Amino acid sequence: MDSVYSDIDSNSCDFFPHTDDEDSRGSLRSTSPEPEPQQLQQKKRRRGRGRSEATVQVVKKNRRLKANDRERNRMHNLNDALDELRGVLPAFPDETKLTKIETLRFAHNYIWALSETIRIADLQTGKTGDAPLLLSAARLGEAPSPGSDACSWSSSGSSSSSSPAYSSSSPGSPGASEDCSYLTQDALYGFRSFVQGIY
DNA sequence: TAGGCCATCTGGTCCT
DNA sequence: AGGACCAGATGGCCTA
Repeated sequence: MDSVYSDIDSNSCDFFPHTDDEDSRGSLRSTSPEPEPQQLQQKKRRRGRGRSEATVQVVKKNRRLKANDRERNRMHNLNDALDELRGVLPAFPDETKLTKIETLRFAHNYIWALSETIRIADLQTGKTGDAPLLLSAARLGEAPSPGSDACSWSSSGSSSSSSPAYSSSSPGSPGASEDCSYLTQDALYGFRSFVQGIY
């Protein structure tokens, strides 16, 4: 993080690279000794009418640094959210971390696959009106942990349903089947291949 | 070495 | 006025 702040310092220098700033800073530094009586009088005259040029530059710089800090925090929050999203997506232990765009697209297709699972199961059980516990939980946002149970999500996609928006070709489903028992580790591989194949 | 990904800085715009 | 959000620019790191 030290480098970050050293960057800030170096960039802040670049941010006011012109003679105005250098002059103002120079004047600020040069004022560290006792100001000349004339300068003192000018300062007194300026008081109440607004800030000196040097002060304006300092205020601007401080504002910029604060804005940079806020922006950094904002991006960190965004990255934290992405990490949380990665955490609920199925992944293999030895798999490299998904990039940001991969995470978003995978999540999109993952949601789509879960929706399809529910829809297909509804077709199978809808007549009775008794949805399986899994589906009820999924509707309540309590879907089982993706990594713990391969059956909690499906790579199956119905040809009649809309496909993930990011798929350049019809998802087809890597082994389309309406049988939920199909959901296995192979399905996980198939779905991941599918998701990664559409980038 | 080129290309991809990322973090950060920056200025503009919109909102409160 | 100040903060949030956004998009462009830039430079560093990593990998094929």
